[in-house]
Amino acid sequence: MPEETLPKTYDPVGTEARWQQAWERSGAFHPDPEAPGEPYSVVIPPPNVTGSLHMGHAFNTALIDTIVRFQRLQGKNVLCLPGTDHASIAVQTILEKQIKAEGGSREDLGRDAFLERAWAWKAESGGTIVGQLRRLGYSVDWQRERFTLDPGLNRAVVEAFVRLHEQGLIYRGEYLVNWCPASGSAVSDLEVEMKEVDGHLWHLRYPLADGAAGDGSDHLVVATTRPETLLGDTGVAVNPHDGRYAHLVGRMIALPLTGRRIPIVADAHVDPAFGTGCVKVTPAHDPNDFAIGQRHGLAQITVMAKDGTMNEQAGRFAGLDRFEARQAVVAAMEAEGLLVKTEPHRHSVPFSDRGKVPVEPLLSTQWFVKTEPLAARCRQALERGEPRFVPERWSKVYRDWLTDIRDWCISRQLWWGHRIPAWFVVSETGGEITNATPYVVATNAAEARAKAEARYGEAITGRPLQLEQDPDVLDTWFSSGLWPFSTLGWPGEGGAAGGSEAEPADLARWYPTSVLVTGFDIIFFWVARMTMMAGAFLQEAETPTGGRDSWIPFRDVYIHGLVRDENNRKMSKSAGNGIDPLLLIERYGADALRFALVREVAGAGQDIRLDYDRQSDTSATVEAARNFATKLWNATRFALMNLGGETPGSLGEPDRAHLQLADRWIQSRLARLNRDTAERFGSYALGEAAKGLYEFAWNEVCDWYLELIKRRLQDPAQQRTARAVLAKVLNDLLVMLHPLMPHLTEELWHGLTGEAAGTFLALQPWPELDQAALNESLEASFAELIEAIRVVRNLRAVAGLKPSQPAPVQFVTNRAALTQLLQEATADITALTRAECVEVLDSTAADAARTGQRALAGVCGELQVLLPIEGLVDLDALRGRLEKDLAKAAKEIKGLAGRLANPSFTGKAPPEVVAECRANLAEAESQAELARKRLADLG
RNA sequence: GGGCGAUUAGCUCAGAGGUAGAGCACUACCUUGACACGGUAGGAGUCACUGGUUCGAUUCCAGUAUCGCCCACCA
Repeated sequence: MPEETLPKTYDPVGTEARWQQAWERSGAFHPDPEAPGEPYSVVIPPPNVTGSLHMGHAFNTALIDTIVRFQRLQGKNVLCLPGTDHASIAVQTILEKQIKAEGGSREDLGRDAFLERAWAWKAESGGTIVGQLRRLGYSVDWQRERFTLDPGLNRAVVEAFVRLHEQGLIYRGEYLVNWCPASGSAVSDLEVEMKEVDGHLWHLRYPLADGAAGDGSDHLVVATTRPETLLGDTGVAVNPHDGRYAHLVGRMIALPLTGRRIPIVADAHVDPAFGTGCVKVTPAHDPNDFAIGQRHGLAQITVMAKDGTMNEQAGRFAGLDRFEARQAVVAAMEAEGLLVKTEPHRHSVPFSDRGKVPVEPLLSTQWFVKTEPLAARCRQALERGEPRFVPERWSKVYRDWLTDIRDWCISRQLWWGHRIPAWFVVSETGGEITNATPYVVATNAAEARAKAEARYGEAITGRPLQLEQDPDVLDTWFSSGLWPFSTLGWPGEGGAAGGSEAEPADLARWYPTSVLVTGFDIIFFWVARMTMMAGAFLQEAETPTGGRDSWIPFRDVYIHGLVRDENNRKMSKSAGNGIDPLLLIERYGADALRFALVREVAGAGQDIRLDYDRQSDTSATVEAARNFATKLWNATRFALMNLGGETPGSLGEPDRAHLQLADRWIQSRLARLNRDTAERFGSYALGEAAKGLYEFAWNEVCDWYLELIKRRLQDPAQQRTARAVLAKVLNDLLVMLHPLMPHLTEELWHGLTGEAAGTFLALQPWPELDQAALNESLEASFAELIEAIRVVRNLRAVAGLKPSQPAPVQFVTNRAALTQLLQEATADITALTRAECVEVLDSTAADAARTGQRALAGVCGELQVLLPIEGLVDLDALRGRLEKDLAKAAKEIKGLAGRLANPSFTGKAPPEVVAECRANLAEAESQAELARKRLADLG
């Protein structure tokens, strides 16, 4: 045994850190755009700088890194670009909460101090996240790390805003938006989550204004879940075909509590079957009412302030919180005898994702992106199959969302984010920003001033020019939407004013990216926004000859599932059921965690469930992966102890003339694995790839091949061939496993090959496929041999032989090929079954030899296995085994014979299936016959 | 109200038109110089239900049920 050997178990923590540092220091993952090799690029979904990473990030990372490491082994020029997202509203919410806890407010702090604090937060949280990504062994280019709020990306955001505005795709206007009173900002439709809430349906009496109608009725009853909006009602609507109210359409209502006269209108939106069939219309506080109001020219009266309290339009209710006002209005109506009834009512209420409070539809002046033209381009691209979704079904989700899309409100009344590049000419409106204030959009203040000067300058208007930048910032997803090209250098040095000529090298080389890997939960938020943005800015680069073949920012979109907890619940911060990836990394190693996560992945993008014990912070799933790492470690350790200091390189190709059955078998299996694994990695079947490698390594290499060559490795006359095959198998296995378990394989590969520390497995080529080694019939024969050995072992176990006790083994078969196989493998069988001796006989020879002899006997296929020993064996157990064999054969015979007896089967089924069926029947019959005979012998 | 997924061994999940597999857990034996984070052998499933297509379905189709997710303006 060599002096130098590995410890018995693998300690991942130190090893992983060592390789992470080595990779990064060497610039192994810092690609040169000019380098040869087909470009392959991935921009990672930038985690929000809202704290630390959760298991979902670890999962996403494991998938992406597996893919890019595989592509690197394929010789591609791979860029994997990391970064983080400023997460405007999420971060601001966290900070405001902190500040509030300290007894202050952001207004007290002021914008500059607040932003300073936000940047400090970013530094800390971003640092934590980047540290965690490193600990996973992410093979990204840290030199190209980006942050959505860094100066380069800010240039891209400003450029994008300016260009969209020039194209008429950004506009400003007063519309009903989703207002989040908690964050004091507008939010987009996507940031609103509908929640089922137990509320009430209040039936309120609305008197007619000008006396009773012809039929004597003097009022209508409306049903509402939001009585407080009564104060802003400007109409009542009924269905035009509702006979009950037809005669009242056009009459006026005297709105209670306000004395306002409002009309009764007929609108098809009203469902006569719901409630009373009468709907109060509050255009300034409800999207449907807004639409009804538009159709009938109703006034819009806003009765609520931005903080969720009632405003001066609410009269005596002014100043009340909206929920207090609800109760107060109901009470007032009741006092006036106008509350008809109150019913419990379960309904959906829009909540703000971040603020966790109900959003308020509110009329507000905001910036919007006109989405339909952008969406149309994306839909057209999708018709051409771009991008390709994996699994395909998500393309439908994506397309449906791009159809009937609504405009995107992009302005946020926040501070942390990209400031909107619009300057108001406040000198035109008395120093105030109002809805009437003209504005200019420009890339910077100087340009804005120049533009404004030309239109509103003193020379023209006679007033001194006064500009003020819009205080609002952009929706985070506006900058995230540019991520696949802003990170690659778009729009280049030129910017809007300069008119960029040359594309940045990274953009030219790596755009469009190869694949986007992300969860389905952000298809709308992110994927669709990226394609829409790309459609606005990258189309001009599309050229029929040369250039890029598509403006769509990614060729493939691989959508994966969510990681769920041990109870199959979605992990979330609020539910407190997250599992800290670092805890598992510390315990089992990053490779084990990665392998466990990837191995769980099914082809269809299903959610995965991670097994976890919260008492002990252990996970059986990850532990199994760690055990696999240890198994690989020990297999390599065994190899190092037996290669006599040689390496795969020094041993070279094994001498074909000396290859034994086991060698040819493992080489065939290896070639098959190579082919299948490359195919699986290449088609995002990562879980299958992982399982295939696991089974090969454990069940074929460790369980059989290593056991089979142990004797030869000790024999100087035979060891060279066995060493060469072993070294090659292990080497290739480590390369193929590298995308999944990068650190362990890097470590073991260096041990095996003796390569210098500065040479990396990560940058090696994928093993060449040895097509000639593939041998299906040999694999089939070998499977028979394995089966024969299993039967011997089983017999020994059933008969209660001690593992250490040698026993003679006889095989009986009349098939020449099988006879030859068993004879060739006699030494192997001897070693693996503790055989005293191994004989292969035909049935006549066996009958002759067996006279009067009691033997342990079993059958497998057409092979009889005999252990002719006398003495203390458990005959009952043996009888049981044979009876089981017999029952199994009988059942098979019944099924097969039944099928063959059916003329439509023999007539219509493919001939080869019928033939196979006949062969199986024959085999089962002979097996049954053998079993019966042996049973009879036992007496 | 639409759409999508899931339903297979105790648990977590693969799978393929020809009568079921893995990991973990379980049982028995084994500290045999790679590995007890291990080895050998073993037990365990009418593949949710009902129809249909087919010579044959757990695998394809339709419907049902249960669970989960997404979208949607019924006040």
